[in-house]
Amino acid sequence: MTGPVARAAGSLALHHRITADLAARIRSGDWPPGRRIPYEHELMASYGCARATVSKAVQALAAAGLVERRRRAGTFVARPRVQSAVLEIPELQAEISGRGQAYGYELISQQRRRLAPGRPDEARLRPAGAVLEVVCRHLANGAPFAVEERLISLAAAPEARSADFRLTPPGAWLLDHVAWSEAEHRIAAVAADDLTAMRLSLDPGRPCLVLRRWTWRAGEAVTFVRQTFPADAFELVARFAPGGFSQASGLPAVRPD
Amino acid sequence: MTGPVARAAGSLALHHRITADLAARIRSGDWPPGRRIPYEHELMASYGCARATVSKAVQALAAAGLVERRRRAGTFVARPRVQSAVLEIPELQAEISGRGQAYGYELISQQRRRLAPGRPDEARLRPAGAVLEVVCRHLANGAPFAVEERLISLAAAPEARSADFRLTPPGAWLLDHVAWSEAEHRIAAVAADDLTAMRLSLDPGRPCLVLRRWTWRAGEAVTFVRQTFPADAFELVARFAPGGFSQASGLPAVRPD
DNA sequence: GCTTCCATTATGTCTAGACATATTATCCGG
DNA sequence: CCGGATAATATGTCTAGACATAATGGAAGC
Repeated sequence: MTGPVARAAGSLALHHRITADLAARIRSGDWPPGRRIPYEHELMASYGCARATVSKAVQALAAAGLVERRRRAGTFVARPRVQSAVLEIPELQAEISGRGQAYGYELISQQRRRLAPGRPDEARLRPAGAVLEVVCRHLANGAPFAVEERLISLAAAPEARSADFRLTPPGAWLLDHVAWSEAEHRIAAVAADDLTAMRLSLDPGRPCLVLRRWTWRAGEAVTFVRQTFPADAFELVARFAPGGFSQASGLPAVRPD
Repeated sequence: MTGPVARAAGSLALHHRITADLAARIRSGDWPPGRRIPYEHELMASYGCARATVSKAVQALAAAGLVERRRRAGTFVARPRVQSAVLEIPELQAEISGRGQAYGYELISQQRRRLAPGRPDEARLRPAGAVLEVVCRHLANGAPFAVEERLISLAAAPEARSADFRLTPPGAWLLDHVAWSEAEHRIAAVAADDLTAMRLSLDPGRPCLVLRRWTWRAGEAVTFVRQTFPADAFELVARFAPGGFSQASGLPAVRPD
């Protein structure tokens, strides 16, 4: 039932090679958007392999959004949509250390309370009743880098009741204590209010970047965090690089650079 | 060579069902990070299907980053890394229309020039020589929504030489005239300078969200755009939802909601 | 001309294997 | 006790099929 498996010299699996080949022709504009790419049977013939193999390769392109597949019709180069990109959300400690700066952490307050119904940000955590509110500050080389205000649902993470955030940032603690989750981030610019300005050693009204993140676990609200950065402290990066495919998966990969 | 293909009643392909099953157990915390999930042969037995099928299902989990696979060792639940998320970069016309507001567009200036070596933003477009510089403004219900300053490489997009951006926003024009591309986005907060403040009808110094995007095509610089939004005009959204898998691909999908 | 029906066809899913490859546990010798 | 050779094994890749499904284009009928 089996023929000898002829592997290309390049030590790259054939289906990865096919994916890369096709992606290159698409990215170069050789095959423009809307154009049909060869049928699986044609690719099968031209690469001399089974249909399952080219199918896997073309699936990877489809997963990356480079092509669209239509039964009976064929596979077509998709119209580019630069409308989504992979956002890199740094862990602050790593971000600061990565710049060669000294990371510092200070707890400002830690208290139990109930959700305030009036605040829309908190409303999204709704199912949660009692929360732990942690306010802290991240420093780079001793200068304020970010203020972090966090709510942790005690229903979702009861261990937080006895956690001590005087030395450990709550983000790091949560990473170790809460399993897989979904999250939504919102990124905005704001003027520093008086309290935030004081905590960041800024003049009130100065621009700040605000990152808000809601996290759920299995549909249950776990935590809400609001990080405020002085405008010149840092910026977020997002990349869109449909050309690179990670070895293992066929997922679009960020450029190694 | 083939047995009858027993499809589950749910009309969902088996491998998708397996992926969803396993993802649910991971997301629920049932299988914590670091735990080994059943071997392919075990899953094969418990779902009563071929190894290729469970393999495809587990591959999808690996592609989504929920598990890590190690030869000879098995497949393990990955430690969660909320460090990347899918950023939704709106097309401004769609964004504004989607809010039920009237979209407006105004060209401010359009001229040919060479790259200015002094500006670091422009340096990244380096291989490009002559560029077209387009400055324009997007309006929502008549109020300034964003200022857009764009450079288009005339080497990469010579058709731009004869394009007329008085009525068509350059972003839309480029979508139709340039094929697949890579892009990098940077998101920051800034204080409005005098010129930007005037164009956005703001007081100078007021906070603004700035989105800068560099676009390459097959390694060649195509365009650089800088969009400046008043802080209260809008915010960017990014989602991280490893639990949902799109039908076609096994890519993590954003929540439909 | 228009709609309905049907054959065609490209992709979607799946099987039961095979061999390749990397890694790990174990065994053995020094 | 430690380090290196070895065997075991889980995943990685691939084949040559099979049937399922959906969409399309055209033919037949109104």
